[in-house]
Amino acid sequence: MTVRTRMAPSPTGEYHIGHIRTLLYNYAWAKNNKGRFILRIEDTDRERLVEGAVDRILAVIRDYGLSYDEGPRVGGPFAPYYQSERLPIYQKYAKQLVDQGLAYYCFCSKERLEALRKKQQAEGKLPGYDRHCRNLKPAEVKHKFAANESYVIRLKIPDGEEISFTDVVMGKIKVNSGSLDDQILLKSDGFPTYHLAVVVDDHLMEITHIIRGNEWLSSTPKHILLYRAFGWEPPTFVHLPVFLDPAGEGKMSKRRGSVSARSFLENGYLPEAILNYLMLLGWNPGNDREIFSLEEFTKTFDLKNLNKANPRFTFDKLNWFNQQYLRAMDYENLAERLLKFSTYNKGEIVRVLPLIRDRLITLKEFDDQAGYFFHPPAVDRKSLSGFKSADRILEHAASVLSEKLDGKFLEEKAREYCASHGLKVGDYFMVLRIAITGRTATPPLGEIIQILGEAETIKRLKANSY
RNA sequence: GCCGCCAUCGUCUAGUGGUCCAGGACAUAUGGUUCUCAUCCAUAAAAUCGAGGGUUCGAGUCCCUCUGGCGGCACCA
Repeated sequence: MTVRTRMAPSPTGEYHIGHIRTLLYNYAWAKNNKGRFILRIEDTDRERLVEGAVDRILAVIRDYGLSYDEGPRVGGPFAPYYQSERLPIYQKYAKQLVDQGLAYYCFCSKERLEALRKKQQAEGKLPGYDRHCRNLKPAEVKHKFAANESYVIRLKIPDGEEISFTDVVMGKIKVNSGSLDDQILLKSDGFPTYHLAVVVDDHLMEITHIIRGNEWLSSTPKHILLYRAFGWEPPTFVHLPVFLDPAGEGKMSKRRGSVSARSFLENGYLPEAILNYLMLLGWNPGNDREIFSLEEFTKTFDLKNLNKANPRFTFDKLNWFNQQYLRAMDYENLAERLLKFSTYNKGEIVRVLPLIRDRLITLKEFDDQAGYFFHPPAVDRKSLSGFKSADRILEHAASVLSEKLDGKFLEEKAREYCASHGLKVGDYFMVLRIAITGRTATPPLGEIIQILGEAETIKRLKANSY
């Protein structure tokens, strides 16, 4: 059987970094098995629908270097891939369950439900639907239909039954049906709830593996019941642990900082580095290897090596991965990526990159670290005057360099000068460094002056002497 | 509150009854290289395997209890 996995985003806001991880695993598992990876848009909540969200989700998936075999734009044999375009399908299946006596029409108003919930809370009972409409007589139902009362369709949850299923990651899960509510399947606006839509679509689209976040684990028994009601074989469930925020205090969320997939890109992280970090958060190859390209990952990825515990998402390791990928990049390609983050042009960037690349953690830092190559720095006079004979050092260096603009030559002369004047070589160069770059930490000066050229170097030395 | 899940260095993790006085990576510290920073190299510190009971000749690995953490309990997904 062909392996078919899916990712089903809701266009209700920004795509989360955790979603990228789930998508990555779905993608990898499909590829690993020479299967198909499907993208389906779950836009059944009209109230939370956000304009343009689908476009942004598709764009960010592409920007991470990921793709899907079937879904929006590309189509596929099970189109449409937007749930909002599949309404008649869900309605048909919901009615089928009603006809079979496995689901029922419920005419309870939102107000009644609200009041019920309040009452239950006040009484200290666990909130839940009281099955008010579960046993309406056919005549009553007919009457309410005739009166045009709005309704939903609810699933009849059996009493006192143990529902169990095996999750690839979590193992055998058992739940008593008593802890489940008579779930709404079809909303009063004719749209399905997640539970109905996901089961129907996963079945119709022949999904073999549901790889999703752990937050879905507790609603899986409802889905199992639905599969059973329809007489369908459930797919394999794979519930991934959730990412905890850097402090480890809870699920990563918007409230706890920037977690949108887009924001990482905007902060100068390379998609391949982020992906690599994500691969290893909750999965391991069974050995000590850490660097994986997307393609290598799809070959190695195995559901067996998934972790159960919720990992903490932190930046230290991500930064390290980003550096590794940055250093592995050639200057031309890196310059291309830098364009979005820099005010300088590609030629300028490529020229200084050999000195800067290995010192970058993210793309964002380039301009800050390389600015002095392109314009004279603002030099704080006080930082220079802290050094003994700063102006004489500058004068000396200027005369040496106008003789010959060469790092080795400068160093030779600097050592001689320092030896005869009782100065430290380190101080000598620090004075030059500050005068030329305005910074105390830079690449080797000998290489910087080669790029700046004689005229500019001497100019900066003179500009900062008395 | 109820239901469910999880638990190895600060962090991500390896570890599926003996080869583990627990291995790797990140982060940290120290030293070396160096005109500074970064890189690179070396070294160090870092987990009585959440706690307590079992089972076993032998437990990080199996069982139970507790504790802690996380997730879920909508006409949201």
